[in-house]
Amino acid sequence: MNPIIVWFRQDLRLADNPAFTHAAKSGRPVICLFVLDDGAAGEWKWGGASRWWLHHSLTALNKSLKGHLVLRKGGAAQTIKALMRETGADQLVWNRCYEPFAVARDTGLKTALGAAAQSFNGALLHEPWEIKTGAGTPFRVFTPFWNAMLKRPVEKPKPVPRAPHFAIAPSDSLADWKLLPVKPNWAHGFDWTPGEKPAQDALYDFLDQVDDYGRSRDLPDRDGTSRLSAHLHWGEISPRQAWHAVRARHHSEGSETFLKELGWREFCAQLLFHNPDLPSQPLDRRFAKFPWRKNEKDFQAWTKGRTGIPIVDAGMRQLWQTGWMHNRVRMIVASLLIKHLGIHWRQGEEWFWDTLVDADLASNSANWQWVAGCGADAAPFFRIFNPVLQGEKFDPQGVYVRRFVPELENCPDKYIHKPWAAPVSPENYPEPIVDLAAGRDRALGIFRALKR
DNA sequence: TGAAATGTTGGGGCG
DNA sequence: ACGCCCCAACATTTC
Repeated sequence: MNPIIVWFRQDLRLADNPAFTHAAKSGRPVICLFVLDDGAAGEWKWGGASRWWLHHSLTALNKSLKGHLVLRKGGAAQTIKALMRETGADQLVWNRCYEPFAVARDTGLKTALGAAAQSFNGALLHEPWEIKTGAGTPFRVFTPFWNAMLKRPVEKPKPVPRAPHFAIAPSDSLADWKLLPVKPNWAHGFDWTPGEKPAQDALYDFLDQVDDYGRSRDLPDRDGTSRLSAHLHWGEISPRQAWHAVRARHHSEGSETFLKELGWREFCAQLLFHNPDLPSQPLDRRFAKFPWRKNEKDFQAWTKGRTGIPIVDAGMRQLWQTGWMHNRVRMIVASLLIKHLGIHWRQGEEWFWDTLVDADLASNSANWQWVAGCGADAAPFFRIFNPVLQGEKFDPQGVYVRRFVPELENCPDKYIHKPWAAPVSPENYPEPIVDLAAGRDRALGIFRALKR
């Protein structure tokens, strides 16, 4: 029998993997393939932190496959066709991705291969085209989307299939792909363990505290969030697995809030699917003429965590050091960049794309637009976070700030979120690069002028 | 998944 | 006892 190829992409797991299960049950020899296809994504090829994660996740997947993962680099279509000729494989399966460039590439491949190619849903609870308004159009407001989504059953996850017979094919060496940073190794502080097993562990650790999620997810010094984002992005765990694991044992306010976050993930995915230019163009076209302020110095201070505003600097340093930032703090740093500094949300979006291990095109662009006020169901532009109040509310003792901004170690609690007001100003810590009241007024002024 | 400005209410001090 | 003022506490409006 001719071999069947499983083309792994953002589904780096064996459990609840419809494409892999299909191949394993076909009785054919199976070739497990991953293609590094940087050309297809254009400006959105994997960023640095994503590459770090990918390296380790592929290592873990290869181990689960007993060393049978085949790595190839190049344009996916040509690479796959060449592998089919080389091995005599005449079937190809994959789980769908929904980024515009992925859809275009995969549609082309399916047209070329006809019945030899088959795709499955491994990444979403529901297909982006399934959930529609009464008028048959995609939702642009979350709550009605969520209500419509709840009416549909979520498929049960599939178990790991019995191990297939693997066909042999030559593979690139992962080391040659140079996905890991060297000189400097800026990822030395990453405290993540990519892979399917660690993803499962993270889910079950989180389930023990999911009932508290509603309250503790907003406190950045705690591990109150699920920390599943990167595992979900790379498909080391499926949203179906998470959904049913929660639903099986929990019916609390916290568990429902968490499920709603999975709903936001779906909402973002369908927004990108139906609006291919979401990463670059404001959904609300009135924002196309917004007079963004270009200031490289301020932007650099923001990226480096040297704005002089403690909660913002703590967040940006957490991002750089660990490849991740707490969700509450993501909203605060984004609001400061867009509103107080007046810098285009796309600059923040690109920085996050490069530095987040969970960088996901749909979630990243939809949420930057949400903060900017130009997205779907977005926070109104005049909703401006005051980083001092946010810090005092969600990090009252300054535990989070002190963890990432050691210059403030000895700053009294009273001034930890506004050290400029302290009688003794802390050493080596910058003065704020923006006056918060003036920045807010400036943003509101521009917004008012634009509305007229 | 805001913050600040403005408005309203009611208790207490005090002449 | 009464009116007046102050101001905290809460509610509403505005951005």
